[in-house]
Amino acid sequence: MGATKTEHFTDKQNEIATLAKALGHPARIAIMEYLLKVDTCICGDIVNELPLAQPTVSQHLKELKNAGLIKGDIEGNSICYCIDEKALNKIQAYFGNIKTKLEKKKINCC
Amino acid sequence: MGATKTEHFTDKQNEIATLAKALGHPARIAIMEYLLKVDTCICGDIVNELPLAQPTVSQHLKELKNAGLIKGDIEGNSICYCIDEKALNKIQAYFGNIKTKLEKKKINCC
DNA sequence: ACTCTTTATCGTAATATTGCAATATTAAAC
DNA sequence: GTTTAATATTGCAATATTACGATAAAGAGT
Repeated sequence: MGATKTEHFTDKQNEIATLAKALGHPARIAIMEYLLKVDTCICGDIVNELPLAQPTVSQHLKELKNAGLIKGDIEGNSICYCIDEKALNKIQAYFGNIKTKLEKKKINCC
Repeated sequence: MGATKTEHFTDKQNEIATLAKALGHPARIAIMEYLLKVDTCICGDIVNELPLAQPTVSQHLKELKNAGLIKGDIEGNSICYCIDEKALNKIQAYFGNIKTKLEKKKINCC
């Protein structure tokens, strides 16, 4: 026990959960926000932006990359990270859809 | 070590991360989708809808409730759960905002 | 080749999450 | 009051996450 039983859920449910999980840490939210803030994608100073040690930041970046939320291109001896719009569009569409569904059902018992 | 360093991040970042984390499990996504699917809030059969034991489902419900994503009203000897629109609006607004920001910056280096 | 800079990986300790059996709680139904 | 049904809590084992020091890898500049 202890491991998530992903096989019992639909692919879509697992996909959204994976994306949400990747964003379920303030450091990773901060990384996303920083990537959004800087105008160019030529980054390389994400480590200095966060109150965490370099290996920790590197690990968070890896997780965001694994979830498909960011892309990283090697640019000389540094790496150019930027947000992958596709993944963000998925999340946005998912919650947008939920919101409209919620608005349609006007039953408010609680 | 091992514990998340929430104190180093902004309240907003922690808030979004908490909501995302709560949704970062397929069972909890499935619960949200089920609550969305049923027309009335009078639930009480969430356990039967999921491929998990009753204590496990109860725990997931508790986490969703702690995050503010669902509300639970005692209704006789069963409990009436439903989605808390406020929390969902927060997430939706957050990702909606990110999406529009992404669309504005047309620089695509990766 | 050597050094510097940047990023990744390894190893490991602390903590958190996941899942469930057993048990407790609570309120309706009898 | 006893039983029944629904949900919560406790306790525990398995696994995952978080964080970082130490170290490795790889390109840039000298």
